[in-house]
Amino acid sequence: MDFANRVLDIIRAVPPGQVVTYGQVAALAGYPHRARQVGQALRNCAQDVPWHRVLGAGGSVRVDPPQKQLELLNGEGVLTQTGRISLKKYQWLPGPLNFL
DNA sequence: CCGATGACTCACG
DNA sequence: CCGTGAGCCATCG
Repeated sequence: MDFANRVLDIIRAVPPGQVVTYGQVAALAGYPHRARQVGQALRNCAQDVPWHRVLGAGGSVRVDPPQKQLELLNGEGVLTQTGRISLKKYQWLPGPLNFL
């Protein structure tokens, strides 16, 4: 399993109404320095991966234009006030039993 | 091999 | 809050 696929699997595990950051996903995949590669993996992701739940550090949307992603998030109950999203409220904290 | 690029991040002014 | 610059690293021409 290469880095890209591990990233996609992790993102597939993010529940609706919650979000993760590029850096966080990279770290969970085992490569803390590869937030950029997470972005690249999402560039050609399959349709079953909830790419909209992935945000930049601090809860910012890095996709341009951002409106599509913001809509999807809103549809899941993630409020997007001032273009920023509160990681405090919505960031996904992986439980101990997720991956082995 | 080299240089440019980019859905990143952090530190500084 | 915004711009800059520096690390970072796979991918592409």
